[in-house]
Amino acid sequence: MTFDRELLRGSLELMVLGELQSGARYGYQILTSLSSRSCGRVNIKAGTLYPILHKLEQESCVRTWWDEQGGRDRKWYALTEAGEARLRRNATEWFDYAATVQMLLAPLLDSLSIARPVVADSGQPPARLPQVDAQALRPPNSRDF
Amino acid sequence: MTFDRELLRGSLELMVLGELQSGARYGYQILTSLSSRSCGRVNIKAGTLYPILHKLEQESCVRTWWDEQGGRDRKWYALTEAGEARLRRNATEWFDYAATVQMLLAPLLDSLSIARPVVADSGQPPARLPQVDAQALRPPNSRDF
DNA sequence: CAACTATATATAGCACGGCAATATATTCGG
DNA sequence: CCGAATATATTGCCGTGCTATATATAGTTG
Repeated sequence: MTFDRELLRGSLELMVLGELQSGARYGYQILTSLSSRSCGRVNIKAGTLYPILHKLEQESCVRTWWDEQGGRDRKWYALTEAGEARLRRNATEWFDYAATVQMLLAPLLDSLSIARPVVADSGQPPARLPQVDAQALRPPNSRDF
Repeated sequence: MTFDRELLRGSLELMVLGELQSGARYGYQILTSLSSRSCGRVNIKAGTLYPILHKLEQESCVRTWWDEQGGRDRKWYALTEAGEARLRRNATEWFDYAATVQMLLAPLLDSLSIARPVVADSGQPPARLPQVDAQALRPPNSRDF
C-alpha cells in the first residue's frame, strides 16, 4: 500500500493479460478480480481497462464474444496464442526490470532502514556486479530502458 | 534486458535518489554511475535526468553547489534530510509495488514457462491470499495505485 | 415506488513523465 | 584540427493512465 500510481505505468497490460491466463473473463470481472487478488491494492479504473482490452483485441492478443443475456450484456475476453506469447514476454521483461531495480537498491537496505523489503533476489543473474564498465560486458541483443 | 521503457516510469526519481545515497554526485556522474551499476541496463538520458534533479532541488530534497574549476563546471548534488526521507519512502513504495505485482504473477510461473524469474518472494507479507474480498480486510490508511 | 447503488461497457479530453532534439562550451585523443 | 566525450540546460513531442461523462439494467433501501 501507499505507493504512487506512476509505478504501475507500463505494467498494466501485463496485469490484464495475467488475469486472462487462468481463463476467459469479462471486462468488469477483470476489475474486481484484480482488486481482489491484489488485496485491494491494484484498482484499475474502467476508463483505463477498456482501452487496454480494445488495444489487445485489435492486436489479436485476445478473442472476444458477447454474452447477450438481455439487459446487462457482457463482453468476454480470452487469450489467443499471440496473447500468451505477449504475456510471457511481458512477464519476463518485468522480472528483468524488477531484478535490475532491486540490484540498484540493494545497498540501501543496509544503510537506510527500509520497512518491508519483501522482494528478495533469488541468487540468479543479473549478479550484483561491482562498478565495472558494464557497457562492454552486455550481450549484443539486449535492449535498454 | 529487453524491456519496455515505460516500466521505468515512476521509479526514475527513486533511481536518482538512490545514486546520491552513497555520497554527493554531479549530474553527468549520475548518468554514468547508473549505467555502470545497472550493467548498462538503465541508461537515463540527460534530457530526463536534469529536470528530475531540478525538481528535487526545488523541493529541497537535494542541496547543490557548483564546482567552478574553470571551463567544464560541475554542479554537485547531495541529499538533504528531506531527500533521505523521500528516498526511504520511495524505496518502501517500490518494494510494496514489486511484491504486489509479483504476487499477482506468481500463478504464471507454474503454468507458463517464464525464462528467468529472478525475483523471488521472501516469504514475508503480503501473503498469497485466496480470492477473498480484500477491500474490507485492508488497513484504513493504505493508499491505492 | 422512487432513489440510489452496483453492474456493465465505452469514449473524449486532460495531465504528467520521459525522451528526442537542440543549444552551448570545454577537454581530450587521434 | 577535428571529432568524440564531458558537462549542463531547455523546448516540444508522445504515450499512458485517469477524470469525466454517457448509456443502460439490476438490485436494494427508504
